[in-house]
Amino acid sequence: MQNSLSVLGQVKKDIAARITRAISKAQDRDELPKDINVEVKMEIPPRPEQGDFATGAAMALGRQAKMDGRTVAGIIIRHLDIDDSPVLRVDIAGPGFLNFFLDGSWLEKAMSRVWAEGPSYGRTDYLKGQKILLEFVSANPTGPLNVVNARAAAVGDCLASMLEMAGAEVSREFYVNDAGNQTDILGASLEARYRQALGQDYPLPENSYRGEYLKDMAAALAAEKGSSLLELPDGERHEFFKSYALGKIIEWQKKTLKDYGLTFDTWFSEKSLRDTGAHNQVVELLRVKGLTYEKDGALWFRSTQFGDDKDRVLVKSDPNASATYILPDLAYHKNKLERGFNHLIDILGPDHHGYVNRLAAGLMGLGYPREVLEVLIVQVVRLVKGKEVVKMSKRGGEFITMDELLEEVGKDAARFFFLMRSPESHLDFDIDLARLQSNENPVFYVQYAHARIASIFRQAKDDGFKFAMGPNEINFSLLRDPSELALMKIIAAFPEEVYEIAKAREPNRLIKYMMDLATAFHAFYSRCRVLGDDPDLTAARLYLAKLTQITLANALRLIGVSAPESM
RNA sequence: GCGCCUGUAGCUCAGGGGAUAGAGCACCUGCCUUCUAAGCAGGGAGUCGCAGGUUCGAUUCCUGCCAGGCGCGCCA
Repeated sequence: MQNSLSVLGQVKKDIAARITRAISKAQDRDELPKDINVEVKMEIPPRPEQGDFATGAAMALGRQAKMDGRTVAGIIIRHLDIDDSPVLRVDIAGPGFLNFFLDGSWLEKAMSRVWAEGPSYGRTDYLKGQKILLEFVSANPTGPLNVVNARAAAVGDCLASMLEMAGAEVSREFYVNDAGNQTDILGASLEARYRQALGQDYPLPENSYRGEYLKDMAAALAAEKGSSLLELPDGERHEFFKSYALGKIIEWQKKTLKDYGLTFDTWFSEKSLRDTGAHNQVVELLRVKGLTYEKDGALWFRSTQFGDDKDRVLVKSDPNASATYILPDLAYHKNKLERGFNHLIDILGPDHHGYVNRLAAGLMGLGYPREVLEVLIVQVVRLVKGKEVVKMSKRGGEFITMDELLEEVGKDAARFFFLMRSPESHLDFDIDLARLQSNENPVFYVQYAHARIASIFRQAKDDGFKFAMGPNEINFSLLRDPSELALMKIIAAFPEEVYEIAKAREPNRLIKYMMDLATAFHAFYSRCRVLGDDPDLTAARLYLAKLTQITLANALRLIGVSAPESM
């Protein structure tokens, strides 16, 4: 990549720098107070008559200087140097906005960049040097994935892709809780089901997993092995059922995620970490620092020293002196950092928000700065069919698993719907709307724009259009319809959008961007016939259609939704 | 009781110290002899939960209150 900044980013930066210089000049001449300053932020105004770019910097200065925003704006303009820039005109508008009107040169440059970069258009270097480990889903390997897992999967995968596009190095990781007493219960549950399958009257253990999937698994096992497993010694038998169930369920979860188009770089086993004694090292490190104490037969961590609301038990008072959940998890996060990642992002469910301070306290206790750990909480999902709420009871075969959701609405609609809402807001997922194969379903609006463009190119081929495309072949100035200009501006904003959205951790804004892009294309399509009598105009418009398609495809790839050639 | 999330159009939700508060769906009116009408153009629809405060300016920030959801283990 030649440039780390997008064309639009360069233009914004250039204008902002000119404004900053104008402010300094005004301060030198005592037209503005010297003790005020502002970071000039260029934005794209909501209406075209408000220019190509705008800034509220004059108003911000006015506030500090206790001056009228419009007056400050006037002073800035007087000192503004716009030589050798694409700026044609600057207006003062409203309470003191500076509205910039530019010539088309920057747009032409931005468009040729899209053409040149193709599938990697949108890539920037803004986050270069960040090595991020993004941990998400991390569902317990004790049952099928559910709809909140599906939401976290959509958010995490999209965020990871966007961070990568903005220049960060990202690893997607799934933490497998394949140790601890939940897994013992899982094994015992399977054994009970196995015995039942063999005709024994055998009770399920306490707090057992009661899902049908264990019955099926047990039946298969009974058919394959008969009663031979019962002859194993106790320890060996328990271990068998446990690891068998874990293996099957993890395999199942991987399959579900694969159907969702998501592959993790690493499935990190808690057991493997425990086997190395890593959690004992954590205890030792904390003990040496005097951050632990014994009470009621248990070992406690002084997490309150690091902002937690109470101290936490690390080692229980039970006869085995077993570890609480936090201990291996701390060892795990320490391990992440030791693998060279300089930033950790965990996407957790709403039931874990009380856990965040504890974990952060632990990492601080181990000597890491608080900022290395960032936790995003993905909120609950409520499934709705039209007006009715779908009960999420684990029993009774209700529609609850991620597999069932995918079967019902498909991967594209599922991912799109999960990303439409901000991750921290409670989501009503309307299954009826998501499965509708019609214009009522918003996912098609975006896909349709992509398919329409593909259709134009098929038609062009059929008609035997001889055209040369590419920035050097076309007459860019022919693209001057308001709908064409609006479309190009949105395309030009893509790399900045990706970076801004990734930085804000708000993948839902990418959906909005895509809707805006599709809207701009559909408007262009209606107003401007692409395949017309004028070969130059046709070539120019085909070029624009191709750039739109590239941008749409790249955005769809970021959210993991397919970009159909026809619909 | 404490903590987190949420309260914006009929519904589901964006937005965010400033320029006429947006989208999708639903509703109404136009638009297919030409590249896919899963589309376009236009219209109706909102005291931005309530009350105070900060500000030249608050729907946005602060405080209190009301309502809904979720969580508060030597579970994971």
